[in-house]
Amino acid sequence: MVDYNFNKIEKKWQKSWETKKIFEVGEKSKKKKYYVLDMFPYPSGAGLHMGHAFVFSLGDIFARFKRLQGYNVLYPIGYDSLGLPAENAAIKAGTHPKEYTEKSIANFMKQQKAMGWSYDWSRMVKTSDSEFYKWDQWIFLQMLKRGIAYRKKAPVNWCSKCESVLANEQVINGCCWRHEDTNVEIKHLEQWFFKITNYAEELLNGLDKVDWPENAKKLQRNWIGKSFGAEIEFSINNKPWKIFTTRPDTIFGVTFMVVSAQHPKLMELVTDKQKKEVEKFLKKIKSVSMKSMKDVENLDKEGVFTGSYAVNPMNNEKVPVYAGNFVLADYGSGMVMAVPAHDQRDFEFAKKYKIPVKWVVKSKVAEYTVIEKSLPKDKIAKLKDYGGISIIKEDKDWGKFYKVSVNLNNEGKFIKFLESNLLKTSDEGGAWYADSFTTTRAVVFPNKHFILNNVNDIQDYIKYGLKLGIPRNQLEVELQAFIDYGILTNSQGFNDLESSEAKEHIVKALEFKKLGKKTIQYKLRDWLISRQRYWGTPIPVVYCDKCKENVEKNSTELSFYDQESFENLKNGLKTVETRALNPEEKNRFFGNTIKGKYIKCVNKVNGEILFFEVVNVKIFKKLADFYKEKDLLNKTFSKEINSLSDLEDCYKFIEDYLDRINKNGLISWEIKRIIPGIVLISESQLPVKLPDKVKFGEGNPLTTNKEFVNISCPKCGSSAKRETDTMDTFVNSSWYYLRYTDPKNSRKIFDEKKVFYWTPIDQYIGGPEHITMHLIYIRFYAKFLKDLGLVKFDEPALRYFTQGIVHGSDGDRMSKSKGNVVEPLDTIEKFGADTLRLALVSFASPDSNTNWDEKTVLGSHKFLNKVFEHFSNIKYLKSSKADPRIESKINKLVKEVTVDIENFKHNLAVIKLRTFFDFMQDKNIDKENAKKFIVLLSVYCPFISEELWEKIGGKGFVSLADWPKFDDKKIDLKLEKQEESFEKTISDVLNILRIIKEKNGKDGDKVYLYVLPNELDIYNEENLSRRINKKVKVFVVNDKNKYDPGGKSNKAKPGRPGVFVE
RNA sequence: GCGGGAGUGCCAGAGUGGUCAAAUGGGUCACGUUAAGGCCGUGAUGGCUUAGUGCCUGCGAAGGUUCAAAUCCUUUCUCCCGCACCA
Repeated sequence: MVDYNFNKIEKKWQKSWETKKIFEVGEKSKKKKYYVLDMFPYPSGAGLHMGHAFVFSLGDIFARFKRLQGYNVLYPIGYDSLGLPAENAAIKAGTHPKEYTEKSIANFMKQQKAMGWSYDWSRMVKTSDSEFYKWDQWIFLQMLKRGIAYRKKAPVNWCSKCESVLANEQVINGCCWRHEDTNVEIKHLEQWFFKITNYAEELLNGLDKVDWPENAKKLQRNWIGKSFGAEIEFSINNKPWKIFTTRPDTIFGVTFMVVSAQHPKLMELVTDKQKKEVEKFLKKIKSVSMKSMKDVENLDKEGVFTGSYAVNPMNNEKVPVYAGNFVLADYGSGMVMAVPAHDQRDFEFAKKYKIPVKWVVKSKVAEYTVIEKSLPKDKIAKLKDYGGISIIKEDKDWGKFYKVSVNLNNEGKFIKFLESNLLKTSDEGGAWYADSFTTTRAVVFPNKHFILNNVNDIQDYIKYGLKLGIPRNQLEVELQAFIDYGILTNSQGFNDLESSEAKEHIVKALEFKKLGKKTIQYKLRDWLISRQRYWGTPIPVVYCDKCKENVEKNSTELSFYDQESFENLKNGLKTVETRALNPEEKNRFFGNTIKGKYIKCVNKVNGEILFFEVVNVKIFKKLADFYKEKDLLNKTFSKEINSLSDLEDCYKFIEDYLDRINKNGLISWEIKRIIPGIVLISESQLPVKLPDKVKFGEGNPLTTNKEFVNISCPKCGSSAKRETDTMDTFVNSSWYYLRYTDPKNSRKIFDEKKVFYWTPIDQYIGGPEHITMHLIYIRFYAKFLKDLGLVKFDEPALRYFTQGIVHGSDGDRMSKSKGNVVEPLDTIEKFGADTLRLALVSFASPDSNTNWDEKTVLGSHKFLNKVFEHFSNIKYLKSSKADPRIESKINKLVKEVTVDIENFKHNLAVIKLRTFFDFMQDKNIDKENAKKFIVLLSVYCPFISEELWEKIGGKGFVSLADWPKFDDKKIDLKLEKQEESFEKTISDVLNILRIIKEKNGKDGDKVYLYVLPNELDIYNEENLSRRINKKVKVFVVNDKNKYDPGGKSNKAKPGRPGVFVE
């Protein structure tokens, strides 16, 4: 027996690949590029876990596959080495995060190499490397200049003992993770945000262009959460207040308003009389928000009357305004119109505070619950004449409870039917309960006639039901809001319209009154990137009080009454304003500001203030000069004004304006959004490095480091303080794939040519947990960088594959506390990396969750043992030409395996490889075809394949060989069929032998086969004898000299020979 | 509550209209090999039946569409995952 020394083999090839650098790639290849990317790991001290082993193996298999197919494959790796866990682990271990991280990375690399993953190691990046995060800072500055990065107040978790902000996962049961007795407070602090919502629509549309799993796309769409609705103005104390609703069709049902308790302008609504009440309420809420998340989830809808009334723009009704804890301050406008009849939350609120409920949408069907006992038996069947019927439940006293959905047209008839057929068991007569106002649901009681129209009726209903002995849980008494679409009622001129139609009409009516408009809302929020932590990318800005003073003193104030222009400025859509040099036109936007001065833009509508710095002011005598300078001459523009260039182009269409320019020339401002007092570190000063010497345990280690914090302002030179927040680590992973294309560039973020050549990612592989976070961010970054002109693609990852999770053998997530963790390294030591790789893809389809199974590992190992042994003793056929069966099989194998790998169906591909190997073992094949098998195997088990490749005399490395081609013509289905017949015959014979033995207690000795003349070549005596392990003699049926004492030759059918055993 | 996904033989897990009693691996059993065990090899593994056959039951449950359903539709139950008061 030959010893499969996987240990020696794997070390040998690992070294060989590394010294020959066979996986390093460049841009100067004639091959087509292909970019395969694994999500880079966070290097934890624990080393690789099974999930890593799995997902990276999937990536490696795909990269190897594409490489063999002849692509120039970029398959890089790096480390997402900044982050909270490293900091925490380091604190725990008493080391510096840097040291901890470096150690972890070294450990990772060793293990990754042992797994045989074919990375181009020359392109490795680490996000903790200042040469990497330098470019994070650079992008940040670009975002800041364009208004994509901004600051605003946001609630954070604050531990007073740590004097630090905590991440959500550091809050345990409402307390600090390190101070279990300290309640975490919610503080509102100034935080940095990225304006990802600017790209909401693009992010949504881009999903149509990518080849991702449908569920991943759905998840993202849901996350972005686009909804159409209306913005409606309610007048409160003669001031307009906008609200957003998706149900304008229910506007006639508004009976109160609720403003978020966190609304910044809440107090404006509170009357003096109610002030105390409201303040009391706010205090109460605050204490609740400090409890655990679970309590918040089960929070009751609570509120307090503000004392103000709002006027409904449709019917001019006055409704009270409440402050409530269930309204989100940062979604929509922080205030809702409450329609208790048609919204469950509003309904509960109304019930609690006894606010009237007004029903304005009728269901299209009425639902009745009919109790079997209440109707004569023969009438029950009749129920279905009135609509759909189904059984809800069965009760031993009351019989079945039927749900009857009655079409509204039929309702009258149905009620008559009920009335005339109810059992009359008492003087009160038969009974039925018609519906509540909401669900039009009814229960038919045996003895009483019941119609419920309001909340009070319910009490009677329950009492009666209980009196009858119906268990309380079977009394469907809880009134609920009717939230479905239906037919409008109680809605003045809009009655009898269908909800969706009514929506349109009502919005139009509001638009006509200028009190509302159709709008779009997104659930997506801006991305909070501030982390009050050490081990992250420092945010490259400085706070300078002097500069702040300077800006405020030297700025020209401009007032905006036009919301849209203001929003455009705010969103950074417009960075240049031009205007003709016309003295009549005063201060249209920027006025007579000059370079180095500042503009303070005040939104008179909502009081918001923005600051801009004038970067450049130029005067052009002719419009043509301006175009030339801006390089706009040969551009074509859309007429929609979305950007600066559109705006400039737009002026061409205004003849009058053009005329004025021709007379007077044109002035152009280049402006930059600034936040007073915030000074950018200049690009040449990057990176802002993390200081090495820091103290942990006393708040943010950066804040306590005086050398880091204190700095002279880069702009004015006076003493200033650095920003001590660091960036969320998702920032690093949002563009790392671009850096791989040019990882060592110190001049630029990356070389355009290199990026254009390699990107976008052709195949991205990662876990399902990243769909809503990382994969949104990476797409957002791509879109921003495209706007900068740094990349050319819309979507960073064309194809995405989500792998499943490898669970422990007990089906639970692998975790130390459960003791079901299997370390990849242990398995490699015991069985080799090839075995582990093979086993990982054999468990199940890679996109479903799988359970670790030691048996599968053993099975895989057995297989590789067999393969190794077989190739050690193999005798090759000279050529396959003599046997078309081999040709047929190998071509079919190549064809199917290629498709399977392309679709990540590795479990199926492996089965096919194994089946083919069984065939190979049974029947020697020629060298060329054996080579093909090795190439196919090499994507899964590269080490053993290299060894076998060398043995068989293959050229170079199997890792760089050619993926075999297949020829459809050589796949011979007839041969396959014949083989099936052969197998079936063997099975038949064995079956007969078994039965004989069971019956007679002795074995048959000799087997005679009677085959049809044209099938003789299928049945080779030698092969048959070997498989059956008995002497087999084959006769043709019409052979006159055949030995056939049983007359079995008569039984021969096509594909199924006669059999005789003696 | 909303959204997504899944339920297949002893187990894991393929299969998404006929070629399906259902791939493959594991387990179990039998036989071979062996002094024996292991390894290895061969076969069996829903029920009944039979010298290689035939029939029945069957892919969570109940209905339905179809000449034909594990596969399509409806209802329902169970489990897993994600999001959580999104107006």
